[in-house]
Amino acid sequence: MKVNDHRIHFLYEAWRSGSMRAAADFLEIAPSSVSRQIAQLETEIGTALIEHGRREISLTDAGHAVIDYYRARQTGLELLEGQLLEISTARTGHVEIAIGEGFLGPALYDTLDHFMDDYSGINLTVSVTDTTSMMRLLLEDEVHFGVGFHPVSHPQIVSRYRATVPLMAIMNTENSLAQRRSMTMQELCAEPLALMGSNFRIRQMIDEAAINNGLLISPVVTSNSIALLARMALADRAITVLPAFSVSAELACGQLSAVSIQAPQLQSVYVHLLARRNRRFPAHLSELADQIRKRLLPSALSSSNE
Amino acid sequence: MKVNDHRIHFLYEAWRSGSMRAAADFLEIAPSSVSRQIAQLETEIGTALIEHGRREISLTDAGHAVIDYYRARQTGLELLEGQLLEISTARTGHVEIAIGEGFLGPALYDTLDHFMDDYSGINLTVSVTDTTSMMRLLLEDEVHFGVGFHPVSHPQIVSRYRATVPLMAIMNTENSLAQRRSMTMQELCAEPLALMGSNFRIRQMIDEAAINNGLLISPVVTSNSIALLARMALADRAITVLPAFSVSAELACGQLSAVSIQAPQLQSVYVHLLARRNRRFPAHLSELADQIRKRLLPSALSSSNE
DNA sequence: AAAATGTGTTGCAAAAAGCGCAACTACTAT
DNA sequence: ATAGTAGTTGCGCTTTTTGCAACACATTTT
Repeated sequence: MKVNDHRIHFLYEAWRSGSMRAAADFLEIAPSSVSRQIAQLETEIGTALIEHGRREISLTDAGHAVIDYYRARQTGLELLEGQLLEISTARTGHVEIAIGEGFLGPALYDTLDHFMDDYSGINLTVSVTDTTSMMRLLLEDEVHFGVGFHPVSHPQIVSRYRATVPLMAIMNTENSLAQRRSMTMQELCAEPLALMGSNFRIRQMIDEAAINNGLLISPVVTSNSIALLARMALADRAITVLPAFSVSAELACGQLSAVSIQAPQLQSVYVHLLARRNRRFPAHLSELADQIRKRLLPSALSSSNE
Repeated sequence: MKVNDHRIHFLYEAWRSGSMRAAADFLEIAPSSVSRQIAQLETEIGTALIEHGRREISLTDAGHAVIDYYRARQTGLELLEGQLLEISTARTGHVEIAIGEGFLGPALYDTLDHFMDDYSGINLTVSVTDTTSMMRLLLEDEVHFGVGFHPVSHPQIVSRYRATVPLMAIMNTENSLAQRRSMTMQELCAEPLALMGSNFRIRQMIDEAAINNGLLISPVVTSNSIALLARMALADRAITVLPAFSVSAELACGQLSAVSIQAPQLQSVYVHLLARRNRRFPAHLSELADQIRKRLLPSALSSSNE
């Protein structure tokens, strides 16, 4: 059954005003239009909606049912308008981002806190993932952007910002190497190591640096949890390799120390804000991306591609 | 804010089908139309509804809100269709009638019972009124029709059917006059009378008949309740004047007797099914009117006017 | 009872909205 | 890179809607 909303609107106004002419006046339209639209609606529905052959409008039972529907629809519409207003002022919406686990920490928490305060009502989803999962999430449009170490290049994924984040050897302050300003890959490999699994880009880069020096990495502990790796370093059972900010809290209070590693691959590690190609961010999204850039990637550069 | 339903429909189908072309195919329409309608909707609303610049359709938050609205509207529409179907098959609706009190009785009850069985779901309102109230109800379209003794003529009220219903002197079977075949107005006026109030047409006709005979009516009991009048007759405290069917039950079981009155005005009393001029009854209404005609007005004639 | 007033309705031409076709740009995949 | 398929846009055509005016009718007033 075809029910044209436009026609129901005329019927409603005619009923509300009491006569077609009054409705026509109110709608700034010719009375004939009102009459015809109502008549048309009646033939489409197949039932009389108003009591014809009278001076003024009075509805049949079917007519009452129709305007009841119309009024329900109207309230639904007002609801929609409210939602659209909220969305347009960015007071609601979805933001879904993926973050490499190395970025969990006070800086991220602060950033998210500020964002959620500014855009209360925004539904925020943060997936903490490894590199391969982030690729999948980005490619399948399940997240708006991701923050991670640059993965293998893919034509559909581009970097919006990047920042140098050297990987450091993280160890207990009591460790014999803790006071050194830097150390070599050989020295590193001689120590017991706690590293991430091979599907993390951090680990892949460490492996690469080791191979370039003809060395072999054989960590005593492998984990996908930064917290666990830090715990190993804290207990001085192993040295781990991470960006400094991943353990900034422990570094600040002097429990852990970070020592630079003499390997070009580990010095020129970039962190990227990654997104799918040709995606344009709505206002609140670019706002969040910007805040993340400022607080998590303080040395960030705009990188238009790759 | 203007939200054209037609456009939302296209948006919905595009979303459901996954692409505009698929939607266009489904709707048997050109893809360009879909694109344009969605674009138009976006400019009217003032927000992007789909993520443009992609191969396939994916909705923005605003788009999701819109199709949520559309789906709610759709269920409302299905509800409406159900209601209209019920109404068209006359399984629901309103019937409002006015009835002179003289008609309350088994015949009316039976008629209404049958009608309500045949049209279960119909909302039936029966107003029991005096003549002047019935006039008002009819004139203000508050009832569909009325059954009563013909009131003072009014240009806006016409009679659909009429039937002769002579007014009889109703008295206890034990009354000395009860075995008479008829009686005169003089004899009637000599008895203690229990009659309706002056705003009932029955009473007006009795008064008229008395005046024509140079008599004066002074009832010992006046009431607007037929039941009370019958009670007076039953107790043999008075004689009352009513149509026979008003007390058919008591007549049938021999408690009361009805005696004809020799007065032309009271012999040619008509009962009418009254309605406002130029009102056409829907199916269930004329059905009820017809049933009332057959059962309450067995000697009915079609009376096209007045 | 008849005229007057305001109602809904209908015919026809003008205006507006929607549509299809075809060419175009752009995203995605091989 | 290249082909294929998606959305978009310009233009002419069709369908729908509108306005004006005249009409038919209900209701009120005289």
